[in-house]
Amino acid sequence: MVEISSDVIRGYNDTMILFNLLDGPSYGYELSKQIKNLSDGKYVIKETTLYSAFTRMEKNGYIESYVVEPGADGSGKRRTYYRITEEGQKYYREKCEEWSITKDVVERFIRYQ
Amino acid sequence: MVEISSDVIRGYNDTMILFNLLDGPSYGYELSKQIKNLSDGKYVIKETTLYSAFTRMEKNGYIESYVVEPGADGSGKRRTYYRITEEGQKYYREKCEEWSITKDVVERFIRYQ
DNA sequence: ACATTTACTACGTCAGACGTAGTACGACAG
DNA sequence: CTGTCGTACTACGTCTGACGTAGTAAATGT
Repeated sequence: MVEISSDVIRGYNDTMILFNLLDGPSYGYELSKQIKNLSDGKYVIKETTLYSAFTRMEKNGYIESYVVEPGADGSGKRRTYYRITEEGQKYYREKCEEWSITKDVVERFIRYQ
Repeated sequence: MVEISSDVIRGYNDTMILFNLLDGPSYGYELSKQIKNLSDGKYVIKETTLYSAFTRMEKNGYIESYVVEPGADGSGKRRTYYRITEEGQKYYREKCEEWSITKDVVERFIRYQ
């Protein structure tokens, strides 16, 4: 049986980032805007949270980074891009499963008025 | 606009406890069993998490405690009961609203396969 | 030319979850 | 009548992830 973890958004920031990387590599600034847009501005990830998530996830093997120098693709500034790995995709799928269980559990403790 | 917080279960442990207190006062051991049962064993709150939540919530004015001596109600052991306050009910309702938003936001980053 | 946006890095703090441990009493079985 | 299990906690310490503050520096807009 899947055990739900104790953290949700705290544990779902990584999932949100990985979701955006499923469609191709991206970098900090772009990801933060994607997350903001996809949530209609309801969730704005803090820069420090985002960049520390990168470090953690790269250490865990969920993402890989590579640097793109300015001019190389018409962009203005040197950027660090992140690409999701096989491990990262596996982790993402697990988190999706965990989410559906977590959601159902929390829902039982919610009394909508 | 309601801003979603950064913690969910981490921020919903208190909500789960308060939910169980809506129907009347309870105490640690009983609450932990209620949470376990209501979640079909999928979520088992740790004792330390539970008791530190009590301390925090009493400090915040969401709950009030009173001691029931053994024998007074046929129970075996001295227990500390917790009762939800008006403030606690307000907080619970806010958390329920926040949850529905949080859930919708997270859902946008979940790709069920 | 100056402000703003882009694209980060460094450092420190804090709250909440949780591991480990210990206490102590009651119930119950052998 | 004794040892084990269940009940009902308290104390203390650690860890993680979020996030505040700050700073750098180049590109871009006005």
